[in-house]
Amino acid sequence: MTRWLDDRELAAWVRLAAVLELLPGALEAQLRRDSDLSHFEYWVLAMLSESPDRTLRMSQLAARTSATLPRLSHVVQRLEERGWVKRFPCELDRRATNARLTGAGWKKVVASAPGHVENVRELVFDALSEEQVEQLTAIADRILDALGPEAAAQVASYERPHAV
Amino acid sequence: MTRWLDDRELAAWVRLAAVLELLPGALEAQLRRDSDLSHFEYWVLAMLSESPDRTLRMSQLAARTSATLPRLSHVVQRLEERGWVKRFPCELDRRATNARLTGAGWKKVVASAPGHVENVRELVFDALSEEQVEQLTAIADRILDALGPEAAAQVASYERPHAV
DNA sequence: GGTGATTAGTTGTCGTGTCAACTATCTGCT
DNA sequence: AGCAGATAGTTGACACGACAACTAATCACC
Repeated sequence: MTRWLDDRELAAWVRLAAVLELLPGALEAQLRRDSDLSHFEYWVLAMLSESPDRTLRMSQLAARTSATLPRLSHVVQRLEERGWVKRFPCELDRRATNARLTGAGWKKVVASAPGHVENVRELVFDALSEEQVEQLTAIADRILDALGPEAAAQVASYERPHAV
Repeated sequence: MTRWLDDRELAAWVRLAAVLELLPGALEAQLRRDSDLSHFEYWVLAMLSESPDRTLRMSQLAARTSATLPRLSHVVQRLEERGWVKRFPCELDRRATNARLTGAGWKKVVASAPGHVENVRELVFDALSEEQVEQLTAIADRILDALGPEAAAQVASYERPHAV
């Protein structure tokens, strides 16, 4: 009773699977080489840099980066040790922790962003036509819907960004 | 001088990044839950199951799964311990190692495939129109080209498959 | 035909993510 | 008020992938 994939679907799937396997590694490699950051660490710094007061609660930061709280906690700990982020308890809810980008952290983001954007451009957008960019947006939206409300919500929460 | 992303590109990028982050985890979760396999382990078994004599040299298997040889070596070791794969030296080139799917390994693939395909269908293809499937194929091809010859070669090596 | 270079694969170490357990705080109900 | 349960976050143990070092076999060439 299995609905197997037909030839066209299979062709698409093989290519998508390859992109899923290889593109993250390529993004990772550039950031690691040029900025000594993982892709995830970069996103964390970037999200903070765009937030009011460059500050966000851990749980909000986790939602915006699609990460679990334990993962984020470990990563922020390392970023704090490197002097780019500072954590401090929230006044209003003393269970909560705020994470704020330091001056050095801001400089780090500013220094890292151009190379990263250039890489994204080379690997993705330079090869695509304008129509394909629109198609990609629509396709990714459909997949995110299928992945569930959290996935869609994450994108929605990021509708007014200032940098990648 | 940085060529920043414009609004449309940014919209596409945010969504693609979210898919890259979330889709692998979702595929992983279903296989882990229903078959106690990682996505990568599944691919290894699936590639072997489609090969002549259900046998492949380690280096060929690595190429077909976009993996490094050390990674594959570790994974095949575990699969061997679980009784699904057997390794034996190649007669023609005694540096080389062959990996062959066992009877139990074949049964494992047959048992795991329907659930996995169903999951891929639900998460990706059920949400897409026929045109979008074609568009996705073209877009992924462009990105794979940008990722370099190895990426494109991997897909090319998989042009006549029998199952996902 | 032997020596240097290359190729195939394995092993060990380290960084990072996941999961489960735990602490601390807050909320709701009686 | 006081206690049950939910929520925010941290911590520690374990699993997996990346990378480097290593062994073994083959090729190339004088």
